[in-house]
Amino acid sequence: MSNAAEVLKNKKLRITPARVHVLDIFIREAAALTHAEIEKLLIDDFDRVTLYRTLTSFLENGLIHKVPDESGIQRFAYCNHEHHEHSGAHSHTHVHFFCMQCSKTTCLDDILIPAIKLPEGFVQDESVFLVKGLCRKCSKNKAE
Amino acid sequence: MSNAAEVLKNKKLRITPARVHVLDIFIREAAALTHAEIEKLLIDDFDRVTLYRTLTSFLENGLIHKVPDESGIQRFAYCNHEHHEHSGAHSHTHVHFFCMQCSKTTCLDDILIPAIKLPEGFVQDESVFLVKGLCRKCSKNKAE
DNA sequence: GCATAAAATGCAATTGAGTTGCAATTGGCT
DNA sequence: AGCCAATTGCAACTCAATTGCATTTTATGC
Ligand SMILES: [Mn+2]
Ligand SMILES: [Mn+2]
Ligand SMILES: [Zn+2]
Ligand SMILES: [Zn+2]
Repeated sequence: MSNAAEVLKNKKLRITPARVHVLDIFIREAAALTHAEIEKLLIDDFDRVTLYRTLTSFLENGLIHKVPDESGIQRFAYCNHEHHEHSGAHSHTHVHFFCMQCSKTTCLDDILIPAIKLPEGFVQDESVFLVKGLCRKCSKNKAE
Repeated sequence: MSNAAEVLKNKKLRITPARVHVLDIFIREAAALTHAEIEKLLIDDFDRVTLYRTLTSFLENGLIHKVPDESGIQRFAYCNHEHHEHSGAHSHTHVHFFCMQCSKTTCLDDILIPAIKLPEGFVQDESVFLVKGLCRKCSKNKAE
């Protein structure tokens, strides 16, 4: 049984070809992906709607999380639990990075969103922090 | 000459009914607005495309700035220069706040986005910080 | 292995945000 | 008033995402 199938089983999700393939892609790719990007990476083609519903199901079951995207389209990344094992509950409060050169968005799982002081009366819940700039690869290429 | 018309003149933008009305709305409302919200607030109705082009023109001329929105639709707010007068150049690096109760998004012009330490090799440019929670009004109502 | 019920999928149609080309209108000038 | 460039309105289009419904597939118990 594949790694992806294993993960699905643990979450009590039915193991279907679409789910296994999509989850495989998420685990393999390090970056945050859009619907269209996943569609291109899929060998077999499933209906677009199936992919949308697969993403919704993964989201609801905590297998992936939403990643901020300025262009207005949905972007998702695999929930990497390795980075949070000590705390038990998995948190999604890490910073995300968008590379203006290669357009890849990555989870900076180790960089937590800093707390800030809000004006009197405001009550803080979650927050979203997206940093734009050059990723490691692209800043290296530029330096050469 | 209205306040809005004055602002347009200073920016060397042609003073048209559409622009005056839209800019009026931005100045009057404190919150960040979407295309659809502005359309509802307009008394006279202009073509949707005109409104899109008005927003683009305001954006290019620094009258408004983009505001992060999790739902994926464009949101804009008036550039409040009062808060940055000392520095001369206007910066857009303030934190934005989304109220989960009333769904209003506001600029926290005084709260600047904190600097963070990125992993080795990453080069930082702009960033986006959206805090979710309860606004002053809604947290007060809840307390009663 | 096979029947069964529930869950997942495919397909067609629809919504909603945003864009583009082009002809008609209007605003800022002299 | 009259000119020209900028702005507007309209129609058509793209692209992401959603919904209803009929069909297929999965997990489970026999
Ligand atoms: Mn996560
Ligand atoms: Mn601003
Ligand atoms: Zn890059
Ligand atoms: Zn509120």
